[in-house]
Order: sequence, then C-alpha cells, then structure tokens
Amino acid sequence: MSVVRFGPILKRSFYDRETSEVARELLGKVVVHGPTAGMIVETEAYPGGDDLASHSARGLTERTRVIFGPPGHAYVYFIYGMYECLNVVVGAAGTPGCVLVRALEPVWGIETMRRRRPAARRLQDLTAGPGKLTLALGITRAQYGADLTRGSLVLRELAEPRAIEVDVTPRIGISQCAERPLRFAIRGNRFVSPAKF
DNA sequence: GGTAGGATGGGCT
DNA sequence: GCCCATCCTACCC
Repeated sequence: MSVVRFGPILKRSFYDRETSEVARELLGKVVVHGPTAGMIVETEAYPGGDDLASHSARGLTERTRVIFGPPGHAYVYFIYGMYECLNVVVGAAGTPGCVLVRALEPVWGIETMRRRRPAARRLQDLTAGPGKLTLALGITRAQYGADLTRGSLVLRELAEPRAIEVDVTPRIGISQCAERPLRFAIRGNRFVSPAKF
C-alpha cells in the first residue's frame, strides 16, 4: 500500500450501463465515506431479471425499492442478523441492477478503520469482505439510497489509476444461479476476500 | 496451515 | 418457519 491521491467523483453516466460492465469497471475506483476510504478490488454483478440470486428478481418491495430507481445510488442491506453489505445501483430507472462491493484495499483513515474492526488482527483482514468493509468505513442502512455522486458517501477515480488484470469467477455465497461468471477481482491483489477460487 | 459450528434478526413463502 | 450476497472463534493438524 502506498500514498494515494483521489481523482474526480464518478458521474452518474458511469453507472448507466450493463451491470457486469459496471462491476468490472468499478475495480480500481475508490469508495470514500467521511474520513475513511478504500480502493475496490472485488465486485459481483446482480443484474436482476431472470437472475434469481438478485434481490430484485422477486420484484419491487420496500427493501429493493432503490434497485429499481435511478443509477448511482447506494443499496445497503442487512444480512445474517449482524452485517450490512454495500451495493451500487446501475442501469436506468425502472430497470433493476446493482453491483455488490465485496472487498477494498484500505487507502485512507486506516487508524479509524482499525478502531472499528478490532477483530481484524492484520491489515489484510480489515476490508477483505462485504461485511468487513462496511464496518470499517462506517456504512450502515442509514446510507440506504444515498446519492453516490455527492454527499459524504461517494465513489471517485484514483488520480493515477494502476494497470490491472481481472479475474472472472462465479459469485460467492449464493445457491441460485451459482455458476454464472459475475464476480470480478483484481488479479493478485492481497485484499481480495479469502473465499477460494 | 486448515475448517466446523454458532451468532443473530429481517424478509418473504 | 426457513433462508440467507457473513464473520469470528475454537480447535485441529
């Protein structure tokens, strides 16, 4: 890990594309929340429609409402009674689609993140999982629906993007549509979540 | 190095 | 009542 400078906030048009394309393009971008930030190293696409692993596949409910809204907003959901996961909404309003942020490389506010995650003994464990990174960055359902193009939770370019190679695999922890190649990770990055592939 | 089991509560059938 | 887009601890090589 090295000193990192941030570039411009991602425009709403960035998110208004096909779900797996956005999932791939999000690798190397930066999630900034208050005094903490991390570079995205692992994502999963949840396109909705006939993809039964997607929360939106069973229709518009109170929980999934934001997934059917305009792109560039946060979908945060509560899972396993304890954890919260961050997604970004993609595609035009009326069309479901979102991308789960599965792992970050810590780049800013590391002492704050360590304080929020005392269970993480190693830097490598601080944000290497969807429940871990929301704890580290302080993201909760209070950020449900947040506009990612303005405010305290935003996504940015890196000032000097790195060249990366991308691994594509099935998504982790799902049972329906489990074979579809919709998980994207930066090859060789040590902050990718520990599930094996 | 590895893994089995439990914590814990909202959403939906 | 069952199913989760998970994580941590204890325990075993």
